[in-house]
Amino acid sequence: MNIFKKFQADVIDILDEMVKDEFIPANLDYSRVAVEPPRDISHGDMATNAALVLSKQAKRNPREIGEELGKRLLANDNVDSIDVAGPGFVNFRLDKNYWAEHLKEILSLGVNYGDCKLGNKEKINVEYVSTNPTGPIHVGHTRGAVFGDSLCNLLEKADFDVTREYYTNDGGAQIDVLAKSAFIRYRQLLGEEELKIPEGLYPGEYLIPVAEGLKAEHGTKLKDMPEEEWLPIIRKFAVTQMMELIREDLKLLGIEHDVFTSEQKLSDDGLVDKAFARLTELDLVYQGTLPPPKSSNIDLATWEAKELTLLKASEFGDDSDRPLKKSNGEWAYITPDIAYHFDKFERGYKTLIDIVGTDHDGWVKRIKAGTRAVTGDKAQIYPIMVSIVNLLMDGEPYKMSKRAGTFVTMRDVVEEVGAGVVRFIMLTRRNDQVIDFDFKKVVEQSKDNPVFYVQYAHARCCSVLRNASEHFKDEELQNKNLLKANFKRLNSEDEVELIRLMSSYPRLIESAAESHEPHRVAFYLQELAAGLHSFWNKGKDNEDLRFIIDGDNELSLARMALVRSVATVLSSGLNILGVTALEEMR
RNA sequence: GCGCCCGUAGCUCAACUGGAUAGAGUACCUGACUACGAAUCAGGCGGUUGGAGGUUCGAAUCCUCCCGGGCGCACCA
Repeated sequence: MNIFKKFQADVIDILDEMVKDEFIPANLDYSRVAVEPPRDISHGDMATNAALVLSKQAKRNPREIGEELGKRLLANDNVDSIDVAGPGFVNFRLDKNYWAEHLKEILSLGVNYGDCKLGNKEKINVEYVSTNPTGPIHVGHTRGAVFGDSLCNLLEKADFDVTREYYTNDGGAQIDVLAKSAFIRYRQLLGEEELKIPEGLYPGEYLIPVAEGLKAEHGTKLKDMPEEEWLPIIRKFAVTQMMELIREDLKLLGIEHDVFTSEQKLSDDGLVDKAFARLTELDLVYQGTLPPPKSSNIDLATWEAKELTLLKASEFGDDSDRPLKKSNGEWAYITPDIAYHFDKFERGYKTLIDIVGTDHDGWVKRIKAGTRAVTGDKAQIYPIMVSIVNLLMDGEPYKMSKRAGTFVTMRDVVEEVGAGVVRFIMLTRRNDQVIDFDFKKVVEQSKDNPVFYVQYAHARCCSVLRNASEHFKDEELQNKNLLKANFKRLNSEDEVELIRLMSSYPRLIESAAESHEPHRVAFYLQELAAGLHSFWNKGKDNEDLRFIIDGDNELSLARMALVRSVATVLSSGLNILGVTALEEMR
């Protein structure tokens, strides 16, 4: 459990008593009363801002409230000492045994330590990756993929019922381009070697296996068909192949989606019509014209106002109304997307998370407005925009383009530097920070990469436990036996420090999940790893601080409990990031 | 022109969402391997949080205006 929450509840109980004793008035707003670790550890184990938050409402000097609160807090058995500091912070220290006892919780919960009830089993849909099925996954999509996947892990740990979803854009014109490109490869395969790939089609060699597949399934007969006959066949075939490719690519990073939703199928099943009907029913659709575009990269001379079918998007926070149908009667691009989000809502998700790149900024506003409109504002949509990754090669921009066929795939990068490194780097920043990803540096400096630092700490724990098996029987080192260790022996400042750090893990998980910020886990892990490394090195100077003390099995066993706990928390955090914890370094 | 995001130590990034003396890594300087794994540790150097106002007990965080950078702004997908 989150011990900070426990003490927050204790503080609020005390505040209630103070109300009863008429020290402060009743009906104060406690919502901002927090119990947190102080920024500076020398201030104490925990701090509450209660006096500061309440002073204005209570019309009382914050220090007075603080002094009184502190006095009453001291009566708590677990509280060792208190100190009212600065403008009215109440700092308090906990009994050392309280900390040591906390290890029991880690050991008994194991990998479930840090779980919290934030989500309360709420169904939540996270859509991520969703790249067009026109080729392998580009490295530019890696960040969104990794971010989405780790966010899902985090949300699951926070008790959300998470669905990992991939939206397959298999309905648009880009699939015609894909099919036509595959058709050229097919003809080349059938002997037209000198046939060039025309400008505007995909030249990538990944379409050669598709051509081979077409030949295996259809022989040469596609070649003599008119385009309107082969196009749908090859579209379908190529999309299936591309999705397979994409799934394999994603697996390299340990990513697997639960649900793949096809745009084509959505439309075939009439769901776009349904969403449109729904919007019409809500009286949000009308015929009209839009003002000229404001973008400077559009030639206004060629632009003309036409009557379109429009959505009253501006009533839902968009800058202007948006077309649902083009002037030729076809759906505008956003309409199937609105239908898709409506479909998710109808499937029972009230919270929809979309992980997209910042280049989808314009799209986000539209889909937000569209989703609010079609669901009658009953769905919470959280678009999370992941900033771009600048690819560099030794400091120089690394240019690539799908059309030119020179792009670097995600696979290239993962095979070069490893899934763990890629994931950790991408997650050791806030999502709205731009990342410079330099291939040369990542490979060269892989030894200095923070992921190794954390891995090393985990491997050290494992190493200690391996060595311990010479002193203890295997069953003595099992968690349920370690629970019986005498935790009171863990009373050095360094040990308490480590336990303190671990005890803040549940709190971290909760806040990271709530704010959708997996990067916090990465930073936490580095901190915990540092704690472990530091304690380890103290054992060199001071033999009393070694993990295994000859002739003192009681202390050794207690320390094994400590080490096992550290390993558990490290491994739990790495799991969220999707990085496998290593038992030894090579 | 408009919208969104970013600007924090030489460099790469944090800062628990308004908390106390803004922290890590890296680089640089000093020190620790007869080792429970030195891919590690201990210490030092390094800041007007882009700038100017404002809000309040309290601002890197919120508001306004500038400066600089990124991304976007079509019936394209």
